[in-house]
Amino acid sequence: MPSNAQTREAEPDKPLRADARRNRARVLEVAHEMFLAEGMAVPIDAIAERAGVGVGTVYRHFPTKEALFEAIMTHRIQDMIDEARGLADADDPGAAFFSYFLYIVERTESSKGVHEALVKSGFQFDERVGDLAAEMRESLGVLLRRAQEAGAVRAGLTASDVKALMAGVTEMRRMGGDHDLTLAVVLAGLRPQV
Amino acid sequence: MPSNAQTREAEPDKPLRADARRNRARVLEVAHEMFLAEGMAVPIDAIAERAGVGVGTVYRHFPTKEALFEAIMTHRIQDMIDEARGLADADDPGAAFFSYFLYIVERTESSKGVHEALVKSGFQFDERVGDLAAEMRESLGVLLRRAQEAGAVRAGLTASDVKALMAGVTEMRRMGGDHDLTLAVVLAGLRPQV
DNA sequence: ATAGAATCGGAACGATGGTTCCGATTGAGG
DNA sequence: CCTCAATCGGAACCATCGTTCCGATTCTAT
Repeated sequence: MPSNAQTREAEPDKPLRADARRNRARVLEVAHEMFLAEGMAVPIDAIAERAGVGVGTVYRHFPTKEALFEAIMTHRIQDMIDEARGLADADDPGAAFFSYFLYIVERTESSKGVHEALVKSGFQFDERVGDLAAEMRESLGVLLRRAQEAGAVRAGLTASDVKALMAGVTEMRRMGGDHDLTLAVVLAGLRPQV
Repeated sequence: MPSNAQTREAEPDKPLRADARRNRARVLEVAHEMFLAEGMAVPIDAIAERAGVGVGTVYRHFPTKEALFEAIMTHRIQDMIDEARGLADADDPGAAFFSYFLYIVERTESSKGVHEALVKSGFQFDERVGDLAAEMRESLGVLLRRAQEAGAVRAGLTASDVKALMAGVTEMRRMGGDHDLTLAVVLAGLRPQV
């Protein structure tokens, strides 16, 4: 029984057939777009149709809907981690921290999918993506610590707290109100208090 | 309280039969509990079973699942409005406002149902509960305005902004981190800035 | 006690959506 | 070209749920 799952993208690279590779890319592209906009609620059939393939093709590349979602969001979150690392030794630690905070919020605000990834399964990913959670917490922690030492951010806060604050801000944006104002409230609260 | 039409006929109250009244109360009780804990995701069958009745009985009292959810949440939100009105002429406007903010957050934090009611359909209820949205915004607006005039809350914020901030804080609590700390960040940001 | 109406319970229906299966199709080596 | 295994498409399967229906049951007025 040829039941080996090509879902493992980390193991031995098997050369996919040309059409298979093309379809896989197309599915990823479409799923990325739709998941970001609508979240996990998007039916697989919709993704398949929009990608011009059958559902069977989707399932040959990803064993489950959740796996597809995860494949995309993992990549997305890796970007966020990279961004944090890029700012890790900036000249102005305070500016770097707030810049990153803004980056995350903007990256997430109009994307129901990312929000779900960060809140539901994500950010503190439990199982196979546990590494990402650790990396995220660590890289964010570096930015935070430096900013605190520079006196730009209130002491006592941990990376987990900041993570929660970020999720809270994206929720605020989803709710309404003046986005700049509500963000300003949180940013002000992040500063050291008198 | 000129709202009506939860049940089928919006006619004069016809006396329900004894068992019918008992069942209706039991359904409301159970649904309240389960909706608060799990949100709209709870299947009607689960509510019926836990209430010891058939699904038919549930549907005889509430035309739709959403109607049942709404009946409960409407009541819950009415409580919140009443609380705001009770604080409307407190001696210390600043304390009243922050007290209310805290009240809402606590009322919502461990309740996926209320959160959904406030975010998804709610807070800015569209159709038949539009009145509630207006009442909420108005009663919250009074607290806010008085607190701003007393110099306890940053100027420029509107009731909608505060509403978004409340939703954001409940989201933070759902995420993790130190609840007191993240709340403190937002409360600090709400104060007038130097 | 009895009948008629109100109410009940839960099987059945229909819609949705994830996942599997398999005959048809197609790419690539010979 | 030709062949055959990889790949494809999408019908079919299954599980979940909201909602409806109707024969059975229970209440209440007489």
